Amino acid sequence: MGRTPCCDKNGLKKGPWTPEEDLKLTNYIQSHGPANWHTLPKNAGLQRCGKSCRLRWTNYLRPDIKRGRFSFEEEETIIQLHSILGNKWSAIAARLPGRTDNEIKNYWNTHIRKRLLKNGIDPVTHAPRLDFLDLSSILSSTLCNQSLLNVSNLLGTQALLNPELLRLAHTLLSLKQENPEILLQYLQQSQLCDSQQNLVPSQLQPSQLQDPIQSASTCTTSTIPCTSVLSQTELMQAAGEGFSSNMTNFSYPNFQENLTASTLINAFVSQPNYVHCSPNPTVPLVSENSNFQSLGGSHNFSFDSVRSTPISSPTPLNSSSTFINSSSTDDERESFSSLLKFEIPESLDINDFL
DNA sequence: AACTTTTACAACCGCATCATT
DNA sequence: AAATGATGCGGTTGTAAAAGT
Repeated sequence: MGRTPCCDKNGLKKGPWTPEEDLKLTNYIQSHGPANWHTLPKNAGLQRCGKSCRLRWTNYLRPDIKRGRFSFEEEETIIQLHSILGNKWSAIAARLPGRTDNEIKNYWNTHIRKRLLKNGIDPVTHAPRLDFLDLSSILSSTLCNQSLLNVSNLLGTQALLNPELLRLAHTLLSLKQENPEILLQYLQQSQLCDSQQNLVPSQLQPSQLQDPIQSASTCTTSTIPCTSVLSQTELMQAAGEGFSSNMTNFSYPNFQENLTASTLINAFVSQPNYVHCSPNPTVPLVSENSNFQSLGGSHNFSFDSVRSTPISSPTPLNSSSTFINSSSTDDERESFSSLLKFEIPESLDINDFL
């Protein structure tokens, strides 16, 4: 079945394409179509292998390729799709008209990946990663300024998209109320240990953290998904392609079984971009697309947990309105993320989510 | 201004898959 | 069924440009 690479043949040019070569290739394909890459270079008068010609055409010369910076919506779409599909660049590219898999792959590796890492998100699993953050500075700041962790403030400034994180917020809040010394002790230990992952004080058991839903209504500040870059249908479709091989990528730690202080704190402090914003604070918190179901594990997989990717766009992909124009910088995007938040109405029963 | 380092991206390579013989 | 060829895909590399010293 094996075959020798076509580029091994002698006399074939490699490396960057010249304008003349581009012109030859473009002219040939425009008059003959992009068929039979094997014979194309010879017919077009190019000293290139067919593979090289195909790549040049599909990644650069194709007339329908959209050049230039990725828009905010495109970037969000990539992140969301990557959380579902993984490194299936061609599948991702299929949902981004005008963008090639190579371009998306490069953009991921040079921009998005770094930004996720910077924000404490594992670019592979899309889960929070404690070891990517300077946890000590965050925690010390919190401890210095307040006697106890102010969960409400955290929720307000680092708004949460993920219902699972909302659950975490609730749990942490409950812990704060019921066992403040334990929480404080853990925070202090975490500070000392400087962002080492999986550090969990022995006295802090999951049973202590799992809790009491009755105080949930006291948690009145948060964010919840209200819009999405991709429609649920689109994501479902994408999920269908990636589910089998990437199921583990979807889930945050199983909170029912594996809830630890580490994951709690981790989720809290490393979610600066898990923001779902609405330009209109009065927008109902639970959209019709929201689907807060049991979070117990993959069997009870909720689609919104899949959608819980960093910084979701306030506008749908196909929306004619653009919330942030494509020239926005990374910094602008990040600062934007922290600007918009809204309150959960008192009447909203958070228990429904949990 | 010169040099070094970092960034961005085009292009290559090897493997997988599918179609054809 | 096996061999071969064509194409697609994802990881990696090479290099020009930009940024930093």
